[in-house]
Amino acid sequence: MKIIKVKKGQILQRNGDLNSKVYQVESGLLRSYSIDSKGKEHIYMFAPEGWIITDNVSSDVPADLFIDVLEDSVVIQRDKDEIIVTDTEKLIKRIGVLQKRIIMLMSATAIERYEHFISTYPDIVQRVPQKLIASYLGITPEALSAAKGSRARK
Amino acid sequence: MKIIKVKKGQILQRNGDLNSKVYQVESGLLRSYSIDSKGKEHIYMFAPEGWIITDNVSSDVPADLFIDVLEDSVVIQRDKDEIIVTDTEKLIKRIGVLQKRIIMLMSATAIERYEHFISTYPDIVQRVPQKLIASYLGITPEALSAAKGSRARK
DNA sequence: CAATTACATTAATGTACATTAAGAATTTCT
DNA sequence: AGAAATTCTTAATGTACATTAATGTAATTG
Repeated sequence: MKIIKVKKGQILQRNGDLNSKVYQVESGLLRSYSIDSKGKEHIYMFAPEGWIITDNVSSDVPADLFIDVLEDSVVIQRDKDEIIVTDTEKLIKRIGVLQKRIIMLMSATAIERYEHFISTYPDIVQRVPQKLIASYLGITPEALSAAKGSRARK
Repeated sequence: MKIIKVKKGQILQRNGDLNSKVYQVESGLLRSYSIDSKGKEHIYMFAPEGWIITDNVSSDVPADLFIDVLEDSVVIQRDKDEIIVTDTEKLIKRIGVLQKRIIMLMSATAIERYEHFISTYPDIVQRVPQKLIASYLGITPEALSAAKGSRARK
């Protein structure tokens, strides 16, 4: 267990690393994302204060995700094996969030995804550039800009 | 706790129901799915023997998902509150699976998703019609048929 | 086992979003 | 504050997949 201060832009974990760490955000903002075969980034999650972020593949397998720092942050870094999860309640909640996200990705349009996002994470919207939100929603920044435009126009 | 025999086509849970149940599949095959605003089905998961299937929204909220029966099955039905999850390991694994699925939905083409599916769930492919696999992958049956065609042709 | 119903394939047309590119606005840095 | 870099917007063009529809094939059921 180690408390570390990290700076915006710093990369805590790279795709392919042995991923043995779990990060608990005390203050600031982290994100995890993947990079696909065409070099495009896809944000998997944002982690503001109070959140836990890690790569949920088993710890003996190379990481799928990158984890980096969006705002100067203080995080508690722990080894996966030194963690005993007591709060299964929280895990089940997270599964619920992922379930919603999957349904969303399969059925919702660009605008619908955006509206759902701002109502679910209003604070994040203020804190990160729009193109990162687009990346989380699974659309391009241009498409998001256009969607917002057509929404305002009515 | 109740052991029940269910027949193909039977619906165990509907969208909007108070969803207080968890189903453990002893034999057979269940699935969960949502229906979007345009009436389209989107399969969230398949649950063959040994799997647990439920709607992961909190039990005091109406269900997002339908759960129904794809093959005559024997399932153990439990109330959510009578369950104490001991195997957090399993929950974390499931989060890992959902993570992969989300990345997949955001970055992979129709064929890539299909290939990933058949290598991950080779048995399911044999047991359900292709249109259900398409629904799980987030594409139409027509698109899947076309993707398979162009793949074979090289 | 004939009749019905469900499923798969193919092809034509449509559409939401991607891509590319360029200029405007905002933020960051020295 | 001013320069540089990043981000946002707009518009033209492209593309993967959706939709619709028709035909063929396999699976169910009476």
